[in-house]
Amino acid sequence: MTRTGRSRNVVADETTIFPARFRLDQPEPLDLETFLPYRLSVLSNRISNAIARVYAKRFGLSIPEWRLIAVLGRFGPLSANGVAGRTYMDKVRVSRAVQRLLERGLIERATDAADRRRSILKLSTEGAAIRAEVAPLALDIEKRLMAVLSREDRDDLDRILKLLDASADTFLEGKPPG
Amino acid sequence: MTRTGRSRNVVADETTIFPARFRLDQPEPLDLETFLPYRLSVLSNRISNAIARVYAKRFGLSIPEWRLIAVLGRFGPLSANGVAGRTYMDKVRVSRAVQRLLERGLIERATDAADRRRSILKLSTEGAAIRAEVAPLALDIEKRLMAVLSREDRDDLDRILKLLDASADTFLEGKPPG
DNA sequence: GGATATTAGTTTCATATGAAACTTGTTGCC
DNA sequence: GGCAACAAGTTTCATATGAAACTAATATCC
Repeated sequence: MTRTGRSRNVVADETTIFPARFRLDQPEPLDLETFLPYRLSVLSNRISNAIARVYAKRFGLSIPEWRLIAVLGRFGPLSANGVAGRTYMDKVRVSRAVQRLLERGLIERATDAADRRRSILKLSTEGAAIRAEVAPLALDIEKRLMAVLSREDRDDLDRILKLLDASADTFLEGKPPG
Repeated sequence: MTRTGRSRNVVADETTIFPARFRLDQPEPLDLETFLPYRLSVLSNRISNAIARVYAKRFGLSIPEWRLIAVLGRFGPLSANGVAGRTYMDKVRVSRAVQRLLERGLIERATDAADRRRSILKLSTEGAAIRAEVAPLALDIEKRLMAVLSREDRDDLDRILKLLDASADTFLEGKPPG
């Protein structure tokens, strides 16, 4: 910010010499543009919203609803809790998505005979059909996004995200499904 | 998954035999756990929420409020639009965060004399103090997260995220601040 | 066996969100 | 100048969200 002009002071301050991230006094001054959590958040939201727009327009599905469909399609019958675990959605969100999808007939619900608190959720034929139609659209967006990455980049990214996930597990509360 | 019972049907369908990802008819069956947009979303939310908890508890700040403080601290006086551009928040969110922070005296607002529609926002002394206190906490979380990555991993991640941002620019609507 | 703690899922309630309408001010065009 | 198009912010309104309270079923402990 002090850097508007061209002529250099004789004595430059640290800020001038080092990129902000490497200053010593206040070693890391929190610049959103270099702050990983922020960068992830912005990128992630842009992408998620782009995809959400697709299935919202065509099928009137919200993000939680689509996630429920995706995960039921992939992991067969699951309890609401199972869905929550696999999607990181809290149980309230899952409950509401279930209700909506039941009303629309896109999923079916039974009660687990062994534990009658538990529900057993699965896609209906129509739900499966929607999943079969939306999935390629979502995958296409991913594909186009990733097109700028080399094979090696993709492997790196995959590996790095796994490391970050594991790192988050160790000191952020709330572990993955397991 | 279908595997709860004991007696099996004589004729198993493809789903039974092959894991979904390897079916031939539908080559990429959208598995959330390998789907980049989803992985980014989960990781990003976990991290953001962990950080948000810190400043919410200590200072009663919401995410948009903290972002406003962070960006004003880093990029000096900005209009509401300027803030929106730099944070990817829409103008409604910015407007509300501004209102809240004004009430709490954490920012100050003036009118741009050159264009009286525009506001000029900057941190108050108190706002700057809060920023100075929260920033290290946020950075510490980032630091601990990134501790599992080698120097090279970090560079790779930085480079890859930039590529993905650029890729998103080319075919998702809504470009960065500029 | 039965009181107590726990878990699955739902409902309540207060708050957050953003699209669209609106207000105020500026720019462009004649 | 004056009027149409546009931009900055705010407000409205309908919907989304999640913490906490709640209901119902199961597990644990004595």
